[in-house]
Amino acid sequence: MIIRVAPSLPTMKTFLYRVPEGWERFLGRFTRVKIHLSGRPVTGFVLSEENEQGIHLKSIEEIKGIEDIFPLLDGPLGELCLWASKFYITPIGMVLKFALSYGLDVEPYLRIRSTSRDSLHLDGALLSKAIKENGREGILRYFYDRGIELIDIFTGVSFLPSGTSSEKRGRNNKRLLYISDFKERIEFYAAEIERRIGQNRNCLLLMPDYQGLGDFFYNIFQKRFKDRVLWFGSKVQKNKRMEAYFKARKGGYLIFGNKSSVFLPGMKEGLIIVERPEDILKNIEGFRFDATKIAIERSFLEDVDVIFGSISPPIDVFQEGKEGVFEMVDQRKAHKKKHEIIIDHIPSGQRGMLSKRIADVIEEAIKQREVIGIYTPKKIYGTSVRCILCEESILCRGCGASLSFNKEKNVFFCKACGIEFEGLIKCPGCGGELIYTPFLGVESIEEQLNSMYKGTEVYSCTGENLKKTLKALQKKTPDKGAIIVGSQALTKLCDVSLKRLILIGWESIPLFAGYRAYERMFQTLQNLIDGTHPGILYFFMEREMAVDPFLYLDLHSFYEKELMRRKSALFPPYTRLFSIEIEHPSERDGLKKVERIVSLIKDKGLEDLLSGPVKERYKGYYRWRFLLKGEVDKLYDVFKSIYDIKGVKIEADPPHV
DNA sequence: TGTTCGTCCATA
DNA sequence: ATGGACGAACAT
Repeated sequence: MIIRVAPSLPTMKTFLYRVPEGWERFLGRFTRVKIHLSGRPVTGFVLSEENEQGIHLKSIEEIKGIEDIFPLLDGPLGELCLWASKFYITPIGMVLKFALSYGLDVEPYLRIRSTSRDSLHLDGALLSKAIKENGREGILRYFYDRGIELIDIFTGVSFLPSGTSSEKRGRNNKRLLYISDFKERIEFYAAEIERRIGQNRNCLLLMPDYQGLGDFFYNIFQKRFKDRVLWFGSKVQKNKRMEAYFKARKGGYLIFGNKSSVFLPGMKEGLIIVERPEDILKNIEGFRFDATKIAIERSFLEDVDVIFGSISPPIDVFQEGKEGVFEMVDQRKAHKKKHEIIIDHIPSGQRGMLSKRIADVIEEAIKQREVIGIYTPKKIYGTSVRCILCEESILCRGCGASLSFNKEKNVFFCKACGIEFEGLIKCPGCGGELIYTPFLGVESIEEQLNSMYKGTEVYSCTGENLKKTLKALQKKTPDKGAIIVGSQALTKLCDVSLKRLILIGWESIPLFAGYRAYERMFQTLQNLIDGTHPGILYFFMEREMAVDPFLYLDLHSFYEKELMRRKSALFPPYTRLFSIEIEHPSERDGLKKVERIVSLIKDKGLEDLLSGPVKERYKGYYRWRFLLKGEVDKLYDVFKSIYDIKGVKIEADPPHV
């Protein structure tokens, strides 16, 4: 038998191998096999059986071994991986490797139960040990001849392929977008979870597992569902994770996980909850994907319901709600409560410090012993490069940090990611002269507060210290006033009540958030309000009425307007975006590569979808970046043909362009 | 003409 | 991913 195998390597190529006599029945779609490629051992996945007649290759090697008893990703989950491979232009071998990564090593957790007389000598042995002693082939033969069963050590349940190929598919599943405040969401989830657990079904709760937010949620539900709650994060100890893996197969649990757990098996008739889908981070190791997209697709391929809960959902999910892919329920209560809103600006002479008017507000709050918050999108104090005419900051396209200037080389560069921007001597927006001004960040505000208001408690809240801050806030003396200063991490506060919330420079988010800028502004504001329900909201902007905050307070009108803007400029959700990055140390050779790629795109008649390239310097390298707008079906062949070119990176749905 | 270093290429 | 082929740049 000849099989096609996808190696778990970053290549779109697949390879043919011969299967040793007698092994045929041990192999199915996506069985992991050991192969040799360029004479070196590599793990691959069986894709299909090939017709031996049509094959003229003289040098087909045999596979070197079988790595699992049966395919660990099968049925609808296998379909999901195939879909993701295409949707994200990632070789199927890489997707499968990633999707399995959490539960790769099942054999040390399985015990053999003999079910026939001639396998009695294996009874009770650990599978990994038995394989070491008897060879894998022998054990496989017992398993496929029904001489043994495999029992995991946590549940006592028989370990079998989970795929239930094509019985009930997801067309009738529930996909619900639940728009509501934090407290409502928790109650709603709890009710859904309770019902499912009662029916011995699983719930998977996906959330951004960073900055201590995961622990916060875990504690809430752990109190309620006790030993029915399992942690499946990457930080969890290996045997704890394996315990969750096997218990999930049994059913009746609430499993907490981050983005990689969307591929967890055992979710049949279960529920996937995505809390704050707008904050779910994209995975970056090897296989880049957005877990919310995978969750949605999973509900189409498998018998699984999906609930997205948020106060400010991703705009593409809102759009899907309008199209009927999602049922949309709006249960917000708190937004009907009116906040007082005060809009002001910071005079240009007072930009590097807390302006007089901001200080007035703070002093009033201190006098009243209030707990108040200050939000600023910038973490650190620094000097920004600005344009003298339009006053826009010049920021790094890659990471959004403000640019620094190297006088000797006459080049702007980003300290954070090393990109140099050539020929930038005038403002890219309006052509004005560039000047330098200090800006306010969490650090500098904290410093100034500490020196201006000695004796007042000041807490800083950034990505790095959120966990500590949350703990400190719990211990804080209740009737004493305090000031919490924070960046984006301030949106992670869930049950803090603030009398006043001061936003400094909130309107400058667009400078580094690309086409999703307004959406991010909206989501930041809404999550801040949801987490801290302030009595008075202050907007201190760098220019008078730079933005009208009232446009960002009504969910429906904001999304309608933003969708119209996206539609007319052709941006997601009305098209998909892809970036192609070409990196090369020499400019001449790099340009050759760029031309090669452009001509490949032109050959397919797709040049209309192409924009760029934009040239950048990056740590001594030259880098070119293209953007392509269009659907995968149209673009897949081109992507496949350029994927294997060295130094070329394709990114699907790049977040800030 | 030999040596070293870095880029390209194919993997069954 | 990665080892070997290949070719440019350098030294002898």
